[in-house]
Amino acid sequence: MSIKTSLLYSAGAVEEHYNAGEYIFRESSMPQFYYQVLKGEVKLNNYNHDGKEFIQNILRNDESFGTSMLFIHKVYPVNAIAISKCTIIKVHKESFYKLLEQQPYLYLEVSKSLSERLYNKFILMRKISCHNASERLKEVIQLMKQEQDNQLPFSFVVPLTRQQLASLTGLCIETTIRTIKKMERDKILRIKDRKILY
DNA sequence: TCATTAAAGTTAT
DNA sequence: ATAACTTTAATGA
Repeated sequence: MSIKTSLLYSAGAVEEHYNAGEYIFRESSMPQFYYQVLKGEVKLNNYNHDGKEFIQNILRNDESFGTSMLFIHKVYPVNAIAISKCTIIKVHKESFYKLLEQQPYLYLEVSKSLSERLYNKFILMRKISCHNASERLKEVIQLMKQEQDNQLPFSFVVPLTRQQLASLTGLCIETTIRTIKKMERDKILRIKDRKILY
């Protein structure tokens, strides 16, 4: 889901530019804005005590983020960090509320999008908590593929590095690499120029 | 089965 | 050039 940028601008949205690695918001801070990605990629993540990263989600082209925390008075449970050089658009919470009041159909859109995210999270959790490496990776890749129109086998070029795949599944990178290779041998996916096709 | 460590090769900035 | 990412191999829980 994405909200038309013209609507967001009319609600007082501002554009911001970030370089790779820069924080857009931090874990434990108070949500104040509705965010949407205009260009580039953003990740939502956590770091555990020994610095290992766990990626919760990766957002790109027109996807919103941080929205699920916007309607409750709680601090962010994740960081939002730019993966690449990116442009985001943000609207202050109060203006966003007003926009939803003026455009009630947007409420439905936002609800749908939140439901979708929640649904995918459940599916992912089910696999990640009780399946082997291959299953975990397959699920993450499959969920991403579902967002594209072409569902033919091997038509989806996974837009993630091995490292990101590892951080999304909670596996170490070496296991991720070995498992991806095994999955290629098992004809679950293909590898072309290091890119994963599913 | 998977994590960790180390070492070396490859790609991106 | 330097950092970030990828790969392989050995070892151990």
